[in-house]
Amino acid sequence: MSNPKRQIFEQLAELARTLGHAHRLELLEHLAQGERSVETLAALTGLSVANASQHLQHLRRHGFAQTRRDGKRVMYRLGDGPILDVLAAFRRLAEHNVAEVREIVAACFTRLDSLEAISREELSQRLQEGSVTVLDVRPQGEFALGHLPGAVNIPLADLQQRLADLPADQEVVAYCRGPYCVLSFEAVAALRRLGYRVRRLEDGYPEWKAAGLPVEAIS
Amino acid sequence: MSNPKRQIFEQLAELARTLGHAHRLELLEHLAQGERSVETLAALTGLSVANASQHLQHLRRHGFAQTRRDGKRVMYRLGDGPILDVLAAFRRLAEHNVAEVREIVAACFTRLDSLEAISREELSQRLQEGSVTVLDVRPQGEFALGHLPGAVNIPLADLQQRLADLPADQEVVAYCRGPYCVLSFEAVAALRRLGYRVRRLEDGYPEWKAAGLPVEAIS
DNA sequence: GAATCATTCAAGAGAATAATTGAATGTTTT
DNA sequence: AAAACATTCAATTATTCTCTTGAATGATTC
Repeated sequence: MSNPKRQIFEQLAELARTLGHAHRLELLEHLAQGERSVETLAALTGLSVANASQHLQHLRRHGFAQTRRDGKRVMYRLGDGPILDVLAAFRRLAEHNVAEVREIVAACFTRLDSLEAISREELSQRLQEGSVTVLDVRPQGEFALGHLPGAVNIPLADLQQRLADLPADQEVVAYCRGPYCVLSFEAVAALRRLGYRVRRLEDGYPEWKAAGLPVEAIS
Repeated sequence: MSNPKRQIFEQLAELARTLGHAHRLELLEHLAQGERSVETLAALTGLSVANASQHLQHLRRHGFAQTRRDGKRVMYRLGDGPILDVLAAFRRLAEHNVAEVREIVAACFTRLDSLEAISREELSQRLQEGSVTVLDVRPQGEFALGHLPGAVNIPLADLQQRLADLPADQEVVAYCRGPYCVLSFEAVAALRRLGYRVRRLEDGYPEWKAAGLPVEAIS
């Protein structure tokens, strides 16, 4: 009907199309962890460098990513604006409406555990009380780019060998990359079998940071 | 990386692609007003019936719409699930990140007015006090499908002639289809020039209904 | 049951998108 | 300045979307 409304819908549709490819969503998930070079992102996603570059440029053109030159590398980071809110809204819709997603979530993520997830607000408060140990199970590189204050980094693969780094008498809260990242689910399951009192943080590091809560990062 | 995550991203991408066409977004906006036949929706959007039907089926396949047979018509309505939340998140992102959208919004919607918009919560309370007149400026057909409790329906085109239906001593709150619908903006501007105390409701009817607030509809 | 109506289906042309390849650009290092 | 490196660009092909057209389906009305 009206012209300006049409134009806005056209722009919104372009934004939506930008999210309309699994590779770009996966790239966004990695960008949400922190800054990364094209080469790194290509390796993380298994894409060719040229292909990754094109998808990243697509994301950048529409504000989902920003870049910075660092020597001969180009570092991509998440754009600003409420990007994670959009993704979260999509996830909620998918879990509600798309049977396939519900099944995968039910089969892989054992939502029972998720029911015991601790909220950002609760963890934030308990951090101030000092009554909890925070465990970051992401790979070391992602931890280095930024993590929750005081978190202990034990990548999932090293968990068995480094149990000594976890106090047995305090409750542990594990987190990882965010929704659909299984690392923290597996860590919680493994530690529970060993008798630890352990819960999962809802979502993960990017959402914590996006909520404006304090983080520690390399300067 | 992991298989289930890939599958979920693939599904999310499909959802996003479904929103990735201006015609479908426009159809969704109309569906948010209430149930409509294919023919009506085609007329409202200016699409051919076959084309509208295909887009509508696309929306339905992905849960954005549902259907019901009524005689020889097929009535489409908005699917359930947090669809409007996703659209709202998209709008916020676009207004934040997409220069074109910011410009159009600034030029057409005079966000100054929007600053004086009344929230759903406030209107809800004032409705209970009875201290406000609610004005629905949508066309009669959309009003008939559902509207705010006690609202007066004066389509924008008839506003001049039907001023008598508006009490001059009470504050008026106007609303229309939702974001990017200019009807209520224009009504507010027109009534202000005539000396009425009048504000806009934030968003519009679909958002009010989605928030679980009471509505009146034909039975 | 024949005619009518609203919607859907099926096929095809045209446009847009995605992945691959190899060359080009802009940095750093030698 | 030349070589090495990370990224981007450009061209190509394959695939997927979009819209139109005309026929098919399902339901009502005459």
